[in-house]
Amino acid sequence: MTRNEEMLTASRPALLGAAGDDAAFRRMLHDLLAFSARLEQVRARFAAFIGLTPPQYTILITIRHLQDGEGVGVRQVADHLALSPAFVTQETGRLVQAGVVDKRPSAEDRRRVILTVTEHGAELLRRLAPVQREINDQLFEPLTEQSFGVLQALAAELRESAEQAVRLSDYLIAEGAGAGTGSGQRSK
Amino acid sequence: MTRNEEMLTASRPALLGAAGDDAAFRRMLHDLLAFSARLEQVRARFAAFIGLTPPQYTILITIRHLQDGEGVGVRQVADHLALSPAFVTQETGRLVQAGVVDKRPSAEDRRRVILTVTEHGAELLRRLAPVQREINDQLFEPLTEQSFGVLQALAAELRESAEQAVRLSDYLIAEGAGAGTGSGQRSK
DNA sequence: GCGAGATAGTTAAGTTGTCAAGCTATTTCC
DNA sequence: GGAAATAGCTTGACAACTTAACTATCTCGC
Repeated sequence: MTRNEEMLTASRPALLGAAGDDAAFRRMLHDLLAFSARLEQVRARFAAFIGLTPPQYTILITIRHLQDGEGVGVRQVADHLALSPAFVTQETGRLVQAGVVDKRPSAEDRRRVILTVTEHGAELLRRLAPVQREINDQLFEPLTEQSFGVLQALAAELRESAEQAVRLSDYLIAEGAGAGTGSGQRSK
Repeated sequence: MTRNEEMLTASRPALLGAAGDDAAFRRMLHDLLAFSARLEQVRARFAAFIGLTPPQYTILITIRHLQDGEGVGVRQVADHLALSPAFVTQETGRLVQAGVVDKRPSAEDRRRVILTVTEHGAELLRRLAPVQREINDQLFEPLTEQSFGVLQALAAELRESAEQAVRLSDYLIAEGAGAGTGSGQRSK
């Protein structure tokens, strides 16, 4: 196996195998990809259960997650989910229509809007809980107390490093730079 | 804190906190959600770099991942990514057009089709590697050799348990069962 | 204290991702 | 040898999501 260093998709030693290869790393990426696709499927089922579309459900639980005490704004929700503010506006509109979210202008900053989950929204999520419990148990069935601890801490860290990574990729892969079929590259 | 057991979204002890609460578990779910949204953003940048759309890129690397020795079929790719075969057919068609994937009928089973990455496709991915390396290092910056080991093994297991979980959710959330807005809603 | 930018959100119009349904060709297996 | 299962393809139709252009408010440097 003439392993070519130039082809590695990661270089940190912690991510490479004994032979300096990235096979395990790649496999992990594909596993994570498949896993998150399944998570999304499950979320779609949850959404259906309470009569929402998948993005609506995702936005609803995000609002609840971020609303601590005071409410949360459109932009914060959009950032957290990596969605455009326009889309979040549109979908929260529907959530308000459905009576599961309340939207009111902020008192201090009148450009802003405060999103909170209504009692009705909370009630729907409460009804979902029993089903969720059963499915989540299955979803994370391989986790032990130990590995849950690791994963739980890691998830928080990875969220942040991934945010950085997106910024880095925007910098490295600027509009037009690329290895496209033939044409030369230009930086912005 | 009158923690109500009925509202928990997980019940396995390994997933609950000292107080029997699911706060950490929920936080983890939101972190994973945000993380995978960022992963998707990064994939979109990778795709752009080699002149493909995000789903095309994802399908391309999945074909490469699964093609070991012999090629891989449409259905296997669809299953791995939780996409419909119809969509995979359509997008692989475009990948063939773009010259990055080869599609030929299987010799043994003439219903089937064998997908492989062409030399040109491999070359594009090779050109992407240096960028990928830098971004992946940032993406997984918090990982140590230890935690990489844990995560790597976990990802493989979670992929399977999640597959089970999707089946379970299909069973539990059958067409029409639900906590919709009051009325028992009939779907078409 | 005042105009130039930045920031929050909305609206409308468009693009892209994705699927369901219906079809053909093959294989399986009773 | 035929019914049922399986692999893939085609077409239409939506749902998900974005970009661009706009309004309203806020923040500062000067």
